[in-house]
Amino acid sequence: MEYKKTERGIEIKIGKCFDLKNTFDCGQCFRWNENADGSFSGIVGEKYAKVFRDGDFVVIQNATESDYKNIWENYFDLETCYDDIRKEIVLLDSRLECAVESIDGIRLLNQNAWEALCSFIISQNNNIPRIKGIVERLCENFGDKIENGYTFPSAERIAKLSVDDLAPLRAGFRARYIIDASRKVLSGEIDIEKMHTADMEECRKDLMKITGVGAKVAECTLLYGFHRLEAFPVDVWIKKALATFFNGISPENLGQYAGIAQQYIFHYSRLNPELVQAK
DNA sequence: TCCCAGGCTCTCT
DNA sequence: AGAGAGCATGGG
Repeated sequence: MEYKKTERGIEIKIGKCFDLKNTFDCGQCFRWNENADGSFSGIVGEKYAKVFRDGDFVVIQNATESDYKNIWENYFDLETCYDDIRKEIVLLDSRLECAVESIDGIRLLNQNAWEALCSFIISQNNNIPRIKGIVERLCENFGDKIENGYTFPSAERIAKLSVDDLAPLRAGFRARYIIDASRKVLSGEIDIEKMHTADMEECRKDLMKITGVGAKVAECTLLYGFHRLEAFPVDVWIKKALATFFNGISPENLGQYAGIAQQYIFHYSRLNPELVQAK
Protein backbone atom coordinates (compact mmCIF):
# COMPACT_ATOMS: atom_id res chain seq x y z
CA MET A 1 0.00 0.00 0.00
CA GLU A 2 1.25 3.46 -0.90
CA TYR A 3 2.14 5.58 2.12
CA LYS A 4 4.34 8.46 3.15
CA LYS A 5 6.02 9.62 6.33
CA THR A 6 5.13 13.19 7.28
CA GLU A 7 5.33 15.33 10.39
CA ARG A 8 1.88 13.97 11.36
CA GLY A 9 2.91 10.34 11.25
CA ILE A 10 2.31 7.73 8.57
CA GLU A 11 -0.22 8.68 5.91
CA ILE A 12 -1.69 5.84 3.92
CA LYS A 13 -3.17 6.68 0.54
CA ILE A 14 -6.11 4.30 0.55
CA GLY A 15 -9.21 6.16 -0.66
CA LYS A 16 -12.47 4.45 0.27
CA CYS A 17 -10.96 1.04 1.00
CA PHE A 18 -10.57 1.79 4.70
CA ASP A 19 -13.46 3.24 6.67
CA LEU A 20 -12.39 3.65 10.27
CA LYS A 21 -15.85 3.66 11.81
CA ASN A 22 -17.08 0.63 9.89
CA THR A 23 -13.90 -1.28 10.58
CA PHE A 24 -13.74 -0.54 14.30
CA ASP A 25 -17.48 -0.67 14.99
CA CYS A 26 -18.37 -3.83 13.06
CA GLY A 27 -17.94 -6.06 16.09
CA GLN A 28 -14.52 -7.56 15.37
CA CYS A 29 -12.54 -5.65 18.00
CA PHE A 30 -13.17 -4.11 21.40
CA ARG A 31 -10.23 -1.82 22.14
CA TRP A 32 -10.77 1.03 19.67
CA ASN A 33 -12.77 4.05 20.74
CA GLU A 34 -13.99 7.02 18.77
CA ASN A 35 -12.91 10.47 19.96
CA ALA A 36 -15.02 13.60 19.83
CA ASP A 37 -13.16 14.78 16.70
CA GLY A 38 -13.96 11.58 14.79
CA SER A 39 -10.51 10.05 15.20
CA PHE A 40 -10.08 6.63 16.85
CA SER A 41 -7.71 5.62 19.61
CA GLY A 42 -6.66 2.10 20.43
CA ILE A 43 -3.94 -0.15 21.71
CA VAL A 44 -2.38 -2.89 19.63
CA GLY A 45 0.30 -4.99 21.24
CA GLU A 46 2.52 -2.55 23.07
CA LYS A 47 1.54 0.45 20.97
CA TYR A 48 -1.03 3.13 21.55
CA ALA A 49 -2.28 4.69 18.34
CA LYS A 50 -4.55 7.47 17.19
CA VAL A 51 -5.81 7.24 13.63
CA PHE A 52 -7.94 9.59 11.57
CA ARG A 53 -9.00 10.25 8.02
CA ASP A 54 -7.91 13.18 5.91
CA GLY A 55 -9.31 13.07 2.39
CA ASP A 56 -7.86 10.08 0.57
CA PHE A 57 -5.48 9.36 3.42
CA VAL A 58 -5.70 7.48 6.69
CA VAL A 59 -3.21 8.98 9.11
CA ILE A 60 -1.62 6.97 11.91
CA GLN A 61 -0.56 9.73 14.23
CA ASN A 62 3.08 9.81 15.33
CA ALA A 63 3.80 6.43 13.73
CA THR A 64 7.27 5.86 12.34
CA GLU A 65 8.10 4.01 9.18
CA SER A 66 9.28 1.04 11.19
CA ASP A 67 6.00 1.04 13.19
CA TYR A 68 4.21 0.92 9.89
CA LYS A 69 6.27 -1.96 8.54
CA ASN A 70 6.38 -3.91 11.80
CA ILE A 71 2.86 -3.38 13.08
CA TRP A 72 0.32 -1.40 11.14
CA GLU A 73 0.73 -2.78 7.65
CA ASN A 74 -0.09 -6.22 8.96
CA TYR A 75 -2.63 -5.19 11.61
CA PHE A 76 -4.75 -3.24 9.13
CA ASP A 77 -4.14 -5.88 6.46
CA LEU A 78 -2.99 -3.20 4.06
CA GLU A 79 -1.50 -5.52 1.46
CA THR A 80 -4.91 -7.04 0.78
CA CYS A 81 -7.21 -5.44 -1.77
CA TYR A 82 -10.64 -5.40 -0.16
CA ASP A 83 -12.23 -3.97 -3.29
CA ASP A 84 -11.45 -7.20 -5.10
CA ILE A 85 -12.85 -9.25 -2.23
CA ARG A 86 -16.06 -7.20 -2.19
CA LYS A 87 -16.55 -7.81 -5.89
CA GLU A 88 -15.84 -11.49 -5.42
CA ILE A 89 -18.41 -11.76 -2.62
CA VAL A 90 -21.14 -10.19 -4.73
CA LEU A 91 -20.29 -12.53 -7.59
CA LEU A 92 -20.63 -15.49 -5.24
CA ASP A 93 -24.05 -14.33 -4.04
CA SER A 94 -25.72 -11.29 -5.54
CA ARG A 95 -28.05 -11.00 -2.54
CA LEU A 96 -25.12 -9.50 -0.68
CA GLU A 97 -24.93 -6.57 -3.06
CA CYS A 98 -27.02 -4.20 -0.92
CA ALA A 99 -24.87 -4.77 2.15
CA VAL A 100 -21.58 -4.53 0.28
CA GLU A 101 -22.69 -1.44 -1.66
CA SER A 102 -23.99 0.44 1.37
CA ILE A 103 -21.06 -0.20 3.69
CA ASP A 104 -17.65 1.20 2.76
CA GLY A 105 -14.27 0.02 3.73
CA ILE A 106 -14.59 -2.73 6.33
CA ARG A 107 -11.19 -4.31 6.78
CA LEU A 108 -10.50 -7.49 8.68
CA LEU A 109 -7.88 -6.70 11.30
CA ASN A 110 -5.00 -9.03 12.14
CA GLN A 111 -5.50 -9.14 15.88
CA ASN A 112 -3.51 -11.05 18.42
CA ALA A 113 -4.96 -14.57 18.66
CA TRP A 114 -5.00 -14.80 22.43
CA GLU A 115 -6.64 -11.39 22.73
CA ALA A 116 -9.30 -12.40 20.22
CA LEU A 117 -9.95 -15.70 21.97
CA CYS A 118 -10.27 -14.03 25.34
CA SER A 119 -12.39 -11.15 24.04
CA PHE A 120 -14.88 -13.44 22.35
CA ILE A 121 -15.14 -15.64 25.42
CA ILE A 122 -16.15 -12.46 27.22
CA SER A 123 -18.57 -11.58 24.42
CA GLN A 124 -20.97 -14.46 25.04
CA ASN A 125 -24.44 -13.50 26.21
CA ASN A 126 -23.17 -9.96 26.60
CA ASN A 127 -23.56 -6.59 24.91
CA ILE A 128 -20.82 -4.69 23.16
CA PRO A 129 -20.48 -1.73 25.57
CA ARG A 130 -20.16 -4.15 28.49
CA ILE A 131 -17.75 -6.40 26.61
CA LYS A 132 -15.52 -3.38 26.04
CA GLY A 133 -15.75 -2.49 29.72
CA ILE A 134 -14.70 -5.96 30.88
CA VAL A 135 -11.84 -6.10 28.37
CA GLU A 136 -10.63 -2.70 29.49
CA ARG A 137 -10.72 -3.69 33.16
CA LEU A 138 -8.82 -6.87 32.28
CA CYS A 139 -6.08 -4.74 30.74
CA GLU A 140 -6.04 -2.14 33.51
CA ASN A 141 -5.78 -4.79 36.20
CA PHE A 142 -3.38 -7.25 34.61
CA GLY A 143 -1.78 -5.67 31.54
CA ASP A 144 1.41 -3.62 31.43
CA LYS A 145 1.24 0.15 31.69
CA ILE A 146 2.22 1.89 28.48
CA GLU A 147 1.67 5.35 27.06
CA ASN A 148 -2.04 6.19 27.31
CA GLY A 149 -3.19 2.81 28.58
CA TYR A 150 -2.43 -0.82 29.19
CA THR A 151 -1.47 -3.81 27.08
CA PHE A 152 -3.68 -6.87 26.84
CA PRO A 153 -2.39 -9.33 29.47
CA SER A 154 -0.73 -12.48 28.18
CA ALA A 155 -2.11 -15.98 28.69
CA GLU A 156 0.89 -16.62 30.89
CA ARG A 157 -0.05 -13.73 33.17
CA ILE A 158 -3.70 -14.78 33.45
CA ALA A 159 -2.84 -18.42 34.02
CA LYS A 160 -1.26 -17.51 37.37
CA LEU A 161 -4.50 -15.94 38.60
CA SER A 162 -7.55 -17.44 40.25
CA VAL A 163 -11.19 -16.86 39.40
CA ASP A 164 -11.44 -14.63 42.48
CA ASP A 165 -8.56 -12.50 41.21
CA LEU A 166 -10.72 -11.65 38.21
CA ALA A 167 -13.55 -10.29 40.39
CA PRO A 168 -12.68 -6.65 39.57
CA LEU A 169 -13.53 -7.35 35.92
CA ARG A 170 -17.15 -8.11 36.84
CA ALA A 171 -17.13 -10.69 34.06
CA GLY A 172 -19.61 -12.90 35.86
CA PHE A 173 -19.69 -16.58 34.92
CA ARG A 174 -17.10 -15.93 32.19
CA ALA A 175 -14.25 -15.50 34.68
CA ARG A 176 -13.59 -19.22 35.02
CA TYR A 177 -13.69 -19.57 31.22
CA ILE A 178 -10.93 -16.97 30.88
CA ILE A 179 -8.79 -18.78 33.42
CA ASP A 180 -9.37 -22.14 31.74
CA ALA A 181 -8.46 -20.70 28.34
CA SER A 182 -5.24 -19.15 29.64
CA ARG A 183 -4.11 -22.39 31.24
CA LYS A 184 -4.87 -24.52 28.20
CA VAL A 185 -3.01 -22.10 25.96
CA LEU A 186 -0.06 -21.87 28.33
CA SER A 187 0.21 -25.64 28.79
CA GLY A 188 0.12 -26.20 25.06
CA GLU A 189 -3.04 -28.30 25.31
CA ILE A 190 -4.34 -25.77 22.80
CA ASP A 191 -1.61 -25.15 20.24
CA ILE A 192 -2.34 -21.61 19.31
CA GLU A 193 0.54 -21.28 16.86
CA LYS A 194 -0.55 -23.90 14.40
CA MET A 195 -4.04 -22.50 13.95
CA HIS A 196 -3.09 -19.99 11.29
CA THR A 197 -2.80 -22.86 8.84
CA ALA A 198 -4.08 -26.10 10.40
CA ASP A 199 -7.22 -27.85 9.22
CA MET A 200 -10.29 -25.83 10.18
CA GLU A 201 -12.22 -28.73 11.71
CA GLU A 202 -9.23 -29.63 13.83
CA CYS A 203 -8.87 -26.02 14.99
CA ARG A 204 -12.55 -25.81 15.93
CA LYS A 205 -12.31 -29.03 17.88
CA ASP A 206 -9.19 -27.85 19.71
CA LEU A 207 -10.61 -24.46 20.65
CA MET A 208 -13.78 -26.08 21.94
CA LYS A 209 -11.73 -28.01 24.48
CA ILE A 210 -11.78 -24.77 26.45
CA THR A 211 -14.68 -24.53 28.87
CA GLY A 212 -16.80 -21.65 27.67
CA VAL A 213 -15.78 -21.94 24.03
CA GLY A 214 -18.53 -23.25 21.79
CA ALA A 215 -19.02 -23.13 18.05
CA LYS A 216 -19.55 -19.37 17.87
CA VAL A 217 -16.58 -18.28 19.99
CA ALA A 218 -14.32 -20.80 18.23
CA GLU A 219 -15.38 -19.44 14.87
CA CYS A 220 -14.82 -15.82 15.94
CA THR A 221 -11.38 -16.72 17.25
CA LEU A 222 -10.47 -18.34 13.94
CA LEU A 223 -11.75 -15.39 11.93
CA TYR A 224 -10.52 -12.50 14.03
CA GLY A 225 -7.54 -14.00 15.84
CA PHE A 226 -6.14 -16.21 13.10
CA HIS A 227 -7.41 -14.38 10.05
CA ARG A 228 -9.08 -17.52 8.74
CA LEU A 229 -11.33 -15.76 6.26
CA GLU A 230 -13.29 -18.93 5.54
CA ALA A 231 -14.60 -18.96 9.13
CA PHE A 232 -18.25 -17.95 9.46
CA PRO A 233 -19.40 -17.18 13.01
CA VAL A 234 -23.14 -17.58 13.48
CA ASP A 235 -24.56 -15.49 16.30
CA VAL A 236 -28.10 -14.33 17.00
CA TRP A 237 -27.82 -11.52 14.43
CA ILE A 238 -26.53 -13.77 11.66
CA LYS A 239 -29.26 -16.29 12.51
CA LYS A 240 -31.93 -13.63 12.23
CA ALA A 241 -30.39 -12.21 9.07
CA LEU A 242 -30.17 -15.58 7.30
CA ALA A 243 -33.75 -16.36 8.30
CA THR A 244 -35.16 -13.08 6.95
CA PHE A 245 -33.53 -10.45 4.76
CA PHE A 246 -30.60 -12.63 3.66
CA ASN A 247 -32.70 -15.77 3.39
CA GLY A 248 -31.05 -18.41 1.21
CA ILE A 249 -27.47 -17.35 1.77
CA SER A 250 -25.24 -20.07 3.12
CA PRO A 251 -21.57 -19.94 4.11
CA GLU A 252 -20.75 -23.00 2.02
CA ASN A 253 -21.36 -20.89 -1.08
CA LEU A 254 -19.13 -18.06 0.06
CA GLY A 255 -15.91 -20.04 -0.07
CA GLN A 256 -12.67 -18.49 1.06
CA TYR A 257 -14.28 -15.13 1.88
CA ALA A 258 -17.23 -16.35 3.93
CA GLY A 259 -15.92 -14.51 6.98
CA ILE A 260 -15.78 -11.17 5.24
CA ALA A 261 -19.26 -11.69 3.84
CA GLN A 262 -20.32 -12.44 7.40
CA GLN A 263 -18.90 -9.08 8.49
CA TYR A 264 -21.08 -7.32 5.97
CA ILE A 265 -24.18 -9.30 6.93
CA PHE A 266 -23.58 -8.68 10.63
CA HIS A 267 -22.86 -4.98 10.33
CA TYR A 268 -25.65 -4.34 7.83
CA SER A 269 -28.15 -6.15 10.05
CA ARG A 270 -27.15 -4.11 13.07
CA LEU A 271 -27.39 -0.89 11.11
CA ASN A 272 -30.83 -1.90 9.76
CA PRO A 273 -32.39 -4.01 12.52
CA GLU A 274 -35.92 -3.63 11.13
CA LEU A 275 -34.86 -5.66 8.06
CA VAL A 276 -34.01 -8.75 10.06
CA GLN A 277 -36.92 -8.86 12.50
CA ALA A 278 -38.79 -12.14 12.31
CA LYS A 279 -42.18 -11.71 10.73
C1' DT B 1 -38.53 -2.00 36.59
C1' DC B 2 -37.82 -5.19 33.20
C1' DC B 3 -35.71 -7.23 29.15
C1' DC B 4 -31.85 -8.70 26.93
C1' DA B 5 -27.03 -9.11 25.38
C1' DG B 6 -21.86 -11.32 18.79
C1' DG B 7 -23.60 -18.35 23.97
C1' DC B 8 -22.36 -22.01 26.72
C1' DT B 9 -22.82 -25.56 30.33
C1' DC B 10 -25.47 -28.60 32.69
C1' DT B 11 -29.37 -31.39 33.34
C1' DC B 12 -33.26 -33.80 32.10
C1' DT B 13 -35.73 -36.37 28.83
C1' DA C 1 -29.13 -36.13 20.58
C1' DG C 2 -32.16 -32.61 21.47
C1' DA C 3 -34.47 -29.14 24.33
C1' DG C 4 -34.51 -25.79 27.98
C1' DA C 5 -33.20 -23.59 32.29
C1' DG C 6 -29.70 -21.04 34.42
C1' DC C 7 -26.01 -18.20 34.28
C1' DA C 8 -23.39 -12.76 36.36
C1' DT C 9 -23.73 -8.33 35.27
C1' DG C 10 -25.37 -4.01 33.82
C1' DG C 11 -26.86 -1.16 29.45
C1' DG C 12 -30.97 0.73 27.51
